[in-house]
Amino acid sequence: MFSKSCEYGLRAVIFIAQQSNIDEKVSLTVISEAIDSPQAFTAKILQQLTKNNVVKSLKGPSGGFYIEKTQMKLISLSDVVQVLDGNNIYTGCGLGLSQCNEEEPCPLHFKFIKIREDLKSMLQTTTLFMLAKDMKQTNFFLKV
Amino acid sequence: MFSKSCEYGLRAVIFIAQQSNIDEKVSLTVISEAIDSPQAFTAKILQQLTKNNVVKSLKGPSGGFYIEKTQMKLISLSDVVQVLDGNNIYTGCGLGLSQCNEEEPCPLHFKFIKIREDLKSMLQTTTLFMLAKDMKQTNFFLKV
DNA sequence: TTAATAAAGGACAATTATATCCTTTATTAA
DNA sequence: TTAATAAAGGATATAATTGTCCTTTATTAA
Repeated sequence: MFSKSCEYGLRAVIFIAQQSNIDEKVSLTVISEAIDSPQAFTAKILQQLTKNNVVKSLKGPSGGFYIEKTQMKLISLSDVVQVLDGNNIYTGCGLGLSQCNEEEPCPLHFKFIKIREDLKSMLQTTTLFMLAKDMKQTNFFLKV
Repeated sequence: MFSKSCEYGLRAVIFIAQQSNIDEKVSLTVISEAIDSPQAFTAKILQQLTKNNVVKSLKGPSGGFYIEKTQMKLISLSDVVQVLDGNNIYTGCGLGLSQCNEEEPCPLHFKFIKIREDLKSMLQTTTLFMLAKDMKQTNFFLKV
């Protein structure tokens, strides 16, 4: 479904949101430990997310990654996925055709529409704030 | 969503089904032209599908690939996907956790369930025969 | 029985995704 | 102002996926 980068990125962002929700910045070391991801690789992913304003970062001692509480309600899973995997998950053809639409559909085009719409809707409506709240109430896992 | 192998495989199988439905065997050359896929790579994919009895093949002149009409009603898209991409699409965690279930769920586990189920259902209920019929009635594309 | 045809299969090449290492830059606090 | 800290960034390595080439095997039809 998602690339490894996107999987790590989503896990990282959810963890950062959870921590930011209790006013804690987190370092790369802490993040990659919490989500069990390769540290240097996770650094690259976080750089992308920082450049695209999904997360904020501060260098130096007491630095780290965080998400502003006001932003948290505005950033959705979809934003994270867009940055790391582009919009292929929304627009890409299930059979890999470079163009596939109502006018020139592949044989599965119409069968995929509902599934795509549901996925899109879920990603777009789920904000980081909602997930941070969920993490408080329920024991969800970001690593095994 | 699917690997390139799986995309080519699905397109190939739909084309073979369409042709078998009018009692035509098709060669690798014809298939890869019809679905615009790299020929040698498509050969490998078809070998896998043949080994797993999704399609049948015959060597020599007047040989080629085909699907028996009786089988066509029994083989679903899900069978093709299972052979080429395994069952990761059904069981894999959206965030990439090696184990993720009702007891130890990732934060998105329950949000993905409906989407997964819908996809699974679509793939399992869509048979090659249905697609061959669809191809007769509607101008669907297997290449751009 | 032979020449032609077409799939099967092995070996290898190219590309992309994943992952690591090391240096540089910015920030903090002593 | 300096030493320590932590992210940013460049270069490179590894692994997986995608793709090609060439030989072998099976089958057909002349």
